[in-house]
Amino acid sequence: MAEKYLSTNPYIGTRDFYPEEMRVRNWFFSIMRKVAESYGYEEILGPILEPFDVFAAKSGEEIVKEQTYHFTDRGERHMAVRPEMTPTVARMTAAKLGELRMPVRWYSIANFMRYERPQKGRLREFWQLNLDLLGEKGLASDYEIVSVAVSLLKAFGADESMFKVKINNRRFYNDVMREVLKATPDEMKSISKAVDKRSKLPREKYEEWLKESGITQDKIDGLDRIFGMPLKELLGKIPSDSAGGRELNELFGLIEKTGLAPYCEFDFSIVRGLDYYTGNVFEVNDLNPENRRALFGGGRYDNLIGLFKNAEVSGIGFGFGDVTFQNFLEGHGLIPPEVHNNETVLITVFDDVEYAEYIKLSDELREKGIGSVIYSGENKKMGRQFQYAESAGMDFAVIMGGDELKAGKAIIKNLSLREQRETARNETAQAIFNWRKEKLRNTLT
RNA sequence: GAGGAAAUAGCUCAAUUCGGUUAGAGCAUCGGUCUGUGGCACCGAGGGCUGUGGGUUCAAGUCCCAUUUUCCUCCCCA
Repeated sequence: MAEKYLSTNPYIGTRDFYPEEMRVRNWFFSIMRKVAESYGYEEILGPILEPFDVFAAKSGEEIVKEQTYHFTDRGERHMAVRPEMTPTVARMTAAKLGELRMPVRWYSIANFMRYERPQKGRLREFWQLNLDLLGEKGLASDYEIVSVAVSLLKAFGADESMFKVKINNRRFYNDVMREVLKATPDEMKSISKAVDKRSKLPREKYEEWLKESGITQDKIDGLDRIFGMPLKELLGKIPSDSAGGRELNELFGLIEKTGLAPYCEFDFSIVRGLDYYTGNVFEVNDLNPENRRALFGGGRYDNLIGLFKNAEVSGIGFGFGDVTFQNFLEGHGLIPPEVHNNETVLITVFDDVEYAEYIKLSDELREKGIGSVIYSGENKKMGRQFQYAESAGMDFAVIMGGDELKAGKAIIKNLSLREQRETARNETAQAIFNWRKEKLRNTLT
C-alpha cells in the first residue's frame, strides 16, 4: 500500500531554511556583499539552467559526468542544473564583450547542485559566493582576489590562527614536474591525483597509490624533495623564463610587502580539480581540525571566454560555499548571538486599553520603519507576552497600558537586556531606533 | 559509485543478560496557580501504527530480510 502521506523531508542533500536558518544565512551573505562591494564588485546573477555543453567543455570530467543534474527539455535541448558559476560568468562576459568596460568585477550569490553522496561539509544543493575579476592579466588582480578572500574571513572576526590561504600555480606545477622530476605527461596526471592525498593518507598508502600508477621509487623520493623545498629554492631549479614561476614569485612578492603575509603560504599540493585553471590557483583551508575542508577554491582561467567568442579575456576568481563556511563559523564561535534575533517589536496589550489604540501604535511604528506585531495570544499575562516576544526572536517590546495611555507615554523594553525606558507616546519609534543604534555601537567596540 | 553506523513523542534519549501486560523521562508546547513586568517553582494536558514494507513467533520497539532516510569514511569537491 502506498504511504498515506508524502514525506516532509527535503530532497536528499538539500535543506529547508526556516526563519532561524535564514537569519544566519542572510547575516553572513549580507556581510559578504558588503566586503565584495567595498572592493568595487557588482552583483550579478544567471539562470539556474545552462546548456550542458557550457559545463561539459571545461569543468572537469568528474563534475560533469558524475555530478551534474541534466535532462533534455521539451525542445530537445540538453540542459544542466549549474554545478558551479564560472562558466556562466564566462558566458555573460563573452555575450557583452564589446560593451563591457574592462576589467569587470562581478560577484554573485547563487545555489548550485551536484549529484553526490552527502556528508560533512558537502550537500547536493549548496549556496556559494562567487567572485570574479575579468579582463586583467596583471598580477595585481591575482593579489586583489587573495586580498578579497582574506578580507571576507576577517570581516567575520577570523584571524590567522583560523584559516590559511594556500597558493600554487598550474603552469609552475607543470614546469616543476617536467624540469625537476622529469615526469612524462602521463605520470603527471597520476601524480596530480596523489599529491592531494599526500598529507591526508598514511605514508604507505600514498606510496602504494603512486606505485600502482607506475611511478618509480626514484620519482617518489624526488617528489618528497620537491615538497621539502621552499618556493625560492624551487624557483631556482626551473628555467627563469617559466611564466608560472614568475607569476607565483610576483604574487608572493606583493603578499610579503603587505598585510597578507600571515594568512598566506605556498603549497605545492594545491592543484584544484577544475580543468580550466591555468595560472595561480589557491585554496583557503579551515585550520580547525574538525573541519578539514577547503572553504574556498579559486584561480586564474585564461581560456574560458574562448568557448563563446574568439577573444582572449583572462579571469580570476573563486567560489565560497555556504556549507563549509557555516561549519567554519560554528567551529570558531564566530556567530554572534544577535544574529538569532530579528528587529521586530512586540506591542503588548492590556484589557483596559481599546484594541484600536494598539493598531494605531503599530501603524505609527511601521510608518517610521520599525516593524511591529501586536500580541494576539489568549493569555495576556505580561510575563507570557514577553516570553512570546523573546522566543520569537524579537528585540523590543512596547508597553502601553491604561496608565501610560492617559499620560501620553509608552514604555519601551529591551528584551535581551531586560531594561526599560519611558518615552513620550509620539516618540516611541525614535526611542527604539536610538536604542538599537546604541546597541550596535556597543557590539562594535 | 564503494564501505560502515543509526532510525522510538517537536528535540535529546530510555525501555531489565535471553522477545513477555497499557512504550517512559527530560526539554519544548499549551492550560492553570498568576492580566502591570518574562529565564524560578508547583499542578495539569496534548502529542507515538516504535521510518516504511514483508517475515519468524502464542507474543516483536527488541530477531531476520528488503527498502527509504540520516550521519560518518572513501572517490571527488565547495
